[in-house]
Amino acid sequence: MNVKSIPRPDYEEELRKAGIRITRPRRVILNILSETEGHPDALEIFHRAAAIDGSISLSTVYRTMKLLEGMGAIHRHAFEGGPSRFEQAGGGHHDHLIDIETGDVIEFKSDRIEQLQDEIARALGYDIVHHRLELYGRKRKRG
Amino acid sequence: MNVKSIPRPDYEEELRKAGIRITRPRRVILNILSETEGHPDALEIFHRAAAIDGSISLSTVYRTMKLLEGMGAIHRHAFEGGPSRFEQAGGGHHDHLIDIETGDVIEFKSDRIEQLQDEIARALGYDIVHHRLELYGRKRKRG
DNA sequence: AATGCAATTGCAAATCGTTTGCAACACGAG
DNA sequence: CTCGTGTTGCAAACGATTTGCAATTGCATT
Repeated sequence: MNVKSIPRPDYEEELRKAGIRITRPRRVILNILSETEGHPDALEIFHRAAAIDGSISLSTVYRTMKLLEGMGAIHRHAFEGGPSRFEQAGGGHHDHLIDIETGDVIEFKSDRIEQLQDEIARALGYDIVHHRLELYGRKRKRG
Repeated sequence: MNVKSIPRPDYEEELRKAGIRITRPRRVILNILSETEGHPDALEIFHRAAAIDGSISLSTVYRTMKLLEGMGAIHRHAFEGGPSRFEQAGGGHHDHLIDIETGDVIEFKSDRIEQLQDEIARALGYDIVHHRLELYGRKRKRG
């Protein structure tokens, strides 16, 4: 079910196409992102990057994330409580279920819910620009 | 449709019952909350409170909101971008549509969506503890 | 009404996640 | 290889919120 099959995105190519320089720090961060399946926060990315190149700064991680976010290459999620967490774009839209005990994030998608949201917004005289649906729960003990 | 009919809650009574002292700052804040329909943030509450009693501090506003939140008397919402906004509890559960141009918040409720959320969580092996559904949109130009 | 003390306050300083100013530096077009 | 601009690391600034502390106050008690 939750098996992702996102093709490793070629962020470098994307950046180049957008006329943005490929620097050493960016390359390191980009590689980390493309081989990461989960929803890491800036600190996690920074630590992994620092392990590869100790001179990379947290600022640069933040700046790079903001850059990629602006390009639409990644999404930023501000789940309750913690820092922003990032995920590769390109996997198609989905919502999130957060395990409040472990922080694990499970992705899911419901066309029916999306449709209902549209109907509600329409009924209220609005067009949805984007939305946020997060379920916070804990693993059920007995199935 | 969006006509609220929440009876002015008697926060003072609630606090007293919980064995919590009624102080002058708290009384002022409580009154402001009970006569406020919208979703004010701490700063707004602070300003209104300061207009009544200039010695009230922002810290006290935050402390009081946290107290009320802990008692379940109010809810805190961290909408995208801005500071936390508060609303009286007791109006029954609902979700929010945020006008991204004005910041206005419209409440709505969909049993169908709630039900679908439960089904999804269940299918993933989880029990929902709480959830967050926020629609961000702009007013439609032509109906 | 006066007493006593824990709860509460205001203030300033601390916190957390994130952004920014700046001078040094390094891409990559030429 | 040179040059100009984009990027960097650093430290300081940021906005929202919380906290330590000494001074104050509510209120149960006399």
